Amino acid sequence: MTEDMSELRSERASEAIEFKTGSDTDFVNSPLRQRLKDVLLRRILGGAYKAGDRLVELKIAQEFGTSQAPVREALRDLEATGLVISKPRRGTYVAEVLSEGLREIYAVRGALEEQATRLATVRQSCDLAMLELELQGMRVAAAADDLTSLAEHSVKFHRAIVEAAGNRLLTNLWASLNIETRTTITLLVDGIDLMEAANSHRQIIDAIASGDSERASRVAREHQENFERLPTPNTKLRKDT
Amino acid sequence: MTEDMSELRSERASEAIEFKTGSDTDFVNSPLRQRLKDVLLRRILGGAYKAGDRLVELKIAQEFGTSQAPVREALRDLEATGLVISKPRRGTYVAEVLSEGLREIYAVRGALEEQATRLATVRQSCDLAMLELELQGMRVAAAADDLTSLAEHSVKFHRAIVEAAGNRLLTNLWASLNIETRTTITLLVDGIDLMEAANSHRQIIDAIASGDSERASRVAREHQENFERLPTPNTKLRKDT
DNA sequence: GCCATATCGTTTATCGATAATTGATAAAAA
DNA sequence: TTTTTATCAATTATCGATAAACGATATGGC
Repeated sequence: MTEDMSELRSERASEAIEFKTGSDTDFVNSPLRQRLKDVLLRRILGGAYKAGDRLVELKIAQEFGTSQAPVREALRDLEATGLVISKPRRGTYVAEVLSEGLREIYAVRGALEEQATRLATVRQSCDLAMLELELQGMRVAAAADDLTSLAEHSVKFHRAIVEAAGNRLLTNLWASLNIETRTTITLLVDGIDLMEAANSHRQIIDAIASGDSERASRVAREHQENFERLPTPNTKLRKDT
Repeated sequence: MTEDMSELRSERASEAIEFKTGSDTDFVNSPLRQRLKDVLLRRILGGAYKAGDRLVELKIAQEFGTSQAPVREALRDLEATGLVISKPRRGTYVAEVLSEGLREIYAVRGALEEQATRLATVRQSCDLAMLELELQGMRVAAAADDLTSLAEHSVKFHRAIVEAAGNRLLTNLWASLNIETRTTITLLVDGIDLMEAANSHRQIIDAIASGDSERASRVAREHQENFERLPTPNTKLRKDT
């Protein structure tokens, strides 16, 4: 048990960066659980943890120098998003269906955003100017080949719509999918046309502006379905393993 | 701190029933967290905890004779469903928007089940015979005025469709909404015609059977929207308090 | 040799205690 | 009197340790 310490400790140094690099949210709140979740999320999506890998709570806790409790809570959060599966007394594993699971999210996003768009369109509560602004941001980012920026603007775009629906539960659930982190990963897929991806948001704006809630909601869903057909990002990421 | 013990202990006795009465799921898994969540859920939905009430972890832990940890996890689960809100270091409160929140769920269920129905219809993966069976069960229950049974069959009905979609994430999310517990509450509303509620599922079966995924998904969503318009069950429950 | 059973190690689930943070209160200064 | 600051109490977030459960392994009977 003690012989692992050197290895783990050396790894801790490299993880420190990963640990400090807060994605975007305020880091005043629930630091440990939140940050742990973020790191684990990146590792899973990034392929550092392979499908089927077991995640032992105490081991992770030791690695980050924390206690078991926050790790446990982080894992539980991840379980809700389907990225890990934990059987009652048998431990937590990275979902076997990972590549499948990564694709599954688009159907769920589609469902939530379809409804959100419908509600927001009916209520006319969307800040179209802001959406336009984010679209511009996406275009600029796409032109500059800046994945991170593109992802950020995209997330803001979609979040704005979801929030405009005025349904907290819907917003909560959407947020729990960790769209922020996943979006970046999605864009890493080879062969994706960034500018096209950015521009595809135009249709959504137009549909919402038209006031036709059924059309708008359909467009929003189909927007997600487009990504569903792309190859799994994970596969591509593994190339350097 | 010790002077509360007598009161708490006496209350524990009455809660023991509530604590043992497992709704329907297997109780082999994660007993404490699960059961605590269930009890708290019932209290919130049943009105024992009022909107804005503060839920102090240690107090609840003492009440049930457990430690803080499982309570914490239960509360966190509830937070995901929007029934409680917890600010970082300030504690957990029953959502102020409770009556609002209770209604919000229908839009979310609508979103998820709309998509699930669409997918299941396209895949033709629905066990229509089972749906028919559950519908019969609902009719029998409605005739006998058996809320619990009606709720159980209804949940099985909808769950079957959601699972038929073959998207685990979707299923997970749907399950996290605690439909099981909430459905019973919904039916407690005065003035709801149980037989009509049961029969309304017929349309869903028919739509799925028709193979028209767009129609089916729309019917599924509208099915939820119907309940959205009903008065808040919470109000009615208070009558025997 | 094969199957049933007991023991063992590993890991989770839970516990009890501590540290740290927040809001409120009270005291002091202007 | 008002404002500022220091202290307090209450509660969460975290910790370290223990207990219980599960799978695997070893042991004994057949």
